[in-house]
Amino acid sequence: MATKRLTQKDIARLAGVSQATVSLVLNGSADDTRRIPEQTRVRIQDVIARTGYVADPVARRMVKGRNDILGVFTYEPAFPSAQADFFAPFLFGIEEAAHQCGYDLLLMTAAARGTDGRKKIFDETNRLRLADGCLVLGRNFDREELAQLVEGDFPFVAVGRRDDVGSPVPYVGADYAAATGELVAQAQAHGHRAFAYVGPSEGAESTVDRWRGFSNALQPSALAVHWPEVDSDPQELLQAVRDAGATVAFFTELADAIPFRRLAIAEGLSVPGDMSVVVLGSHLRPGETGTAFTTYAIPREEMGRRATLALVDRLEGRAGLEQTLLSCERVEGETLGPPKTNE
Amino acid sequence: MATKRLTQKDIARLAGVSQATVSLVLNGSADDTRRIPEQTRVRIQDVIARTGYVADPVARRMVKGRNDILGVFTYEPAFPSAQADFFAPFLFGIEEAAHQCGYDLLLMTAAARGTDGRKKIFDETNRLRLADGCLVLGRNFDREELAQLVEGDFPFVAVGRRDDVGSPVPYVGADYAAATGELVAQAQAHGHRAFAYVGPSEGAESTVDRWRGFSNALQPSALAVHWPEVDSDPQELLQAVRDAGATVAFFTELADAIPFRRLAIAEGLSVPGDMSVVVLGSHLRPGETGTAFTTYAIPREEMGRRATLALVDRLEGRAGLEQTLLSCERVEGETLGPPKTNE
DNA sequence: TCCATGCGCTAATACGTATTAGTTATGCGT
DNA sequence: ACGCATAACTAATACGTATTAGCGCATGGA
Repeated sequence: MATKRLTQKDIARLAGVSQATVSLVLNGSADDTRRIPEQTRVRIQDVIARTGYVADPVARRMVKGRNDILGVFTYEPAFPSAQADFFAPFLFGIEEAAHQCGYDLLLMTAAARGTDGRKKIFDETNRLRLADGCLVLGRNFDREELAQLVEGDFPFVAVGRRDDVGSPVPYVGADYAAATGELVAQAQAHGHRAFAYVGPSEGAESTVDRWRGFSNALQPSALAVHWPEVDSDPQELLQAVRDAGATVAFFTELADAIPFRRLAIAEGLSVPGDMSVVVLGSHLRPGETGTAFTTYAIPREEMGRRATLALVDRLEGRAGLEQTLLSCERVEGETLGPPKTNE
Repeated sequence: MATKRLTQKDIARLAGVSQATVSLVLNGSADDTRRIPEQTRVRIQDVIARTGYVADPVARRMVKGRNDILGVFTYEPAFPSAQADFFAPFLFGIEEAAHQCGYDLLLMTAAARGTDGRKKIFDETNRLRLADGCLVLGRNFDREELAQLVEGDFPFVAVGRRDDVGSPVPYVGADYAAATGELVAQAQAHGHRAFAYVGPSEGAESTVDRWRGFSNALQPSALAVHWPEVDSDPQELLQAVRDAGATVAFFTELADAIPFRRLAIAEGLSVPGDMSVVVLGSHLRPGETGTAFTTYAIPREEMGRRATLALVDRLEGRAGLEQTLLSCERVEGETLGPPKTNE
């Protein structure tokens, strides 16, 4: 029977006590509880068991100010299949850690969009504060919103490095710069002297970090060509790279590397002999592309896990603002090797 | 500066009005709002904008009784990688539909465990009612808990068919029985006359449905062997199937079919010539196993999507209890064919 | 006999918002 | 000058729980 929802008042009436007593039986301190005689306690527990009453978590949260829920905020919808391979690993890690710590997850991917069409955290329908704290996820996090978040009293941790916005932003990220630098060093060790970089050098932090790692590891003269556009015509791109005399191409996007390699081979080049291809962090499952690209693995699950733990530490007063970079494991692959010497 | 959280009272004080007025400006009906002069409204809006105030969703929910959040309850943790391929598609569908309808998702996989070690919905830390309604997910849903849920006034929809528990359970499931029946028919059309069934016939609804579809489509005499154990020794299993003279084996678990086929081939049998193998619904990505098994695809995303829409319909008073079975698309594969005639 | 003590409970309040039923001031008509 | 309508608000309350202060009663000691 879909009757009205039970409240403590109902339980109290049925047990012949006051609402306060019911509440005390449910969550009084040891002191309080001991002051309620066995008999009364049992009577109340009986009614509760019989009726299947459970306390309303909303009311509870109003009073206690917390409810063991972690919000997960993303700009881009996290799940739609196109994004799934990218986001899912973060969520796996987050869920695992949250579960471990006894928290539930509130997924907020549906916030309203502002007049500029961007999703906003601080809008009137914001449900963020239902949670005790939140994790923020997504590549293109709005700077202003982030600043507002930092400014406010709402605890959060970003998954992925974020630049300071006035104050430092707590995060657990991946060390793209170091990982990229290592790949550059490896290519240099193989004897490469002319590099191509395909992908932007500005924008999101992750983009900047890759570029920084790349250019810091390289003597400037070794950069044969920087092709900032993404998803451009492979033909045109390959032409430019060959014209520049580059023997290795670094890609920020796997989606660009795949047709590039295919076309190179179609044009009679050997990979990696004539043209090495390096991808800067992939999110496709190995084997799914048919090619084992040389790259590094972004520890997405671990990032999620660690960010969650950092947030919980903050919530439970065990730690302050944390900024951590996890290292990326190199994936050897088969697309980076010594250049053929045609001299 | 982590100051105290702003409330409407603060805004009211700053704007020189009462809390009620602030609330009216924020969400008064058109009537109410028109009665507040432009000047006052602007003054209040200014303060709100300046301070970045947002209403506390918890308090809001207390009053309004809803907050556009859908709970997703699973017994098994949904994300840990082992389960990921199974659960993720449901969540993709759910998230997509929820997003579309303007709902956020509360993932509850962390509920406490009862004394029997099982997770419970109705325990004292239950956060279910934070949401407006919920979706329940998972193979081994506790009958008693489900009954309690049906009995209560909390709206929910199950993903996957559920038996009645006193009253009917609203669900959106997949029609395993029909899909299984079709595969049996196809095998029969190929000329198979002796069938093996590897997997249980009792337990969760999905298990029962498969078995029902199987045995309904088959004349009883054609069942050469029913091997109810899962994950048993392939050697022993293959022996039993061959001894029984079966020419086709139906598996409820892909994990059983893989070593079975491998062993059969190792022993010189051709698949499907000497031994056909059919899998009853798979959750691995095609190609990942290296073999294209004949099976059917469980429309997991669609199930999630439809269940979510059904729940939202219920919440918004557009529909009542719904019980829907979606059909599963056949995956031809290469492991079912006509048996070699050795006569 | 009277006060102190402890027991077993309850009244009252806070949490932050939405909403309804007013209340005060102002203008208008007569 | 008086009532009456209307504009522009506000006071009060409800939502369901946790928590604190405290009340009435019985008992014990002086």
